[in-house]
Amino acid sequence: MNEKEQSLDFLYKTLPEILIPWYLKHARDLPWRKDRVPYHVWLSEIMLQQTRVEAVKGYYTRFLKEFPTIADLAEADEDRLLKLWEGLGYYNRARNLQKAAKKIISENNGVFPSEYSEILTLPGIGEYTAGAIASNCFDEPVAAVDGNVLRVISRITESYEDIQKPAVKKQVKARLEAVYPRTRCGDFTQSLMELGAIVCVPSGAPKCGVCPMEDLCVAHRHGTEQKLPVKNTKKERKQEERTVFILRCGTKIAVKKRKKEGLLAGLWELPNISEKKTAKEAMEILSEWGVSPVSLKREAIRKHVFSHIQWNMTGFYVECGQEAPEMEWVCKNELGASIALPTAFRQFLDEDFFQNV
DNA sequence: AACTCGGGGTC
DNA sequence: GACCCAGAGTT
Repeated sequence: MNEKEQSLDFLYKTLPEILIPWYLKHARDLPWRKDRVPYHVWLSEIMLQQTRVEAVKGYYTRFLKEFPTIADLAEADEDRLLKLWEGLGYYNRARNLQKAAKKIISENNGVFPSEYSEILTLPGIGEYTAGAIASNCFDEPVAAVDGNVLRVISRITESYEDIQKPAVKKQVKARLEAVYPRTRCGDFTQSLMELGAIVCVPSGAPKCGVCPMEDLCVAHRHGTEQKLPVKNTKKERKQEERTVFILRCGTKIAVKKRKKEGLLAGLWELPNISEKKTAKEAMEILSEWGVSPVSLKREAIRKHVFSHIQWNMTGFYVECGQEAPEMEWVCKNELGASIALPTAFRQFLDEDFFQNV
């Protein structure tokens, strides 16, 4: 073992004794930390994938209130499920959640599996989430390596490896699992992520002055913590032009259900087509749809940014003479209560619009 | 290994 | 604007 590996070995071995006591003292009071019920921990971990804590809090509480048990989730109506997920994004998380719930009911007698390898087989659960559940709920010495952990480790060890490479994540996981404590496995898992969330933060300067690893962190000793972690280059977002119709017929608004696969799968949408159309072209399209006579009230330009696509939308607000057959015509109440309409479209339903509904 | 899949903070 | 977030599934 060379000098560099000895240093790494020492740093990793030190983590549990320093971070667990720090975590027990500084842990935030979060809704999903009130108990260690696998269903609760599982739900929170799914919601937290690529999603900030503050955004999740409200969704988590609402979701559990409506679906208190795995059986309730398994039996849930999909439209209702998606409505509860509306605005949270990555909607396949919700479908996979229910798929897994059904699997647990049918194949495991409703009992959440207690072993890392079994947990990993559930839809929507990858290595990170399986590790988080296994260590937190079943005290198994399994690491949960997320963006927080990779950032913390890359700084403590001053590693300039690209943390987006799977090999890097794999090695960090193995090294962590070599030093997992015999008890309090969940606290150790949480301590690494908590440090990343509230001290070794992702944006802005890390709060090294209050970090329990301050004296040991190699990046901090070298003043390089702001350069880490290293991530691969970004790819450009595809630009898509769309024309969106905000159609009213009396007090009803036209919506359509999206396809079962792909972007915003299974959610609702305002009628829309690809390409940017002029008002004249747009009115011609509407006559083909059978909503005539039409009266164009106003236009609006809106933009929506997804992870890999940007929609540049032209919206036409139109009063229609009849309800076209190929779509659903719903009232304002339904739009709020039962129709899961993504943010991209909800932008068009501004105050002016609702005053006239 | 590269893509797909949301939405909102933060700088 | 650009980046990032308690990632997973598909190709």
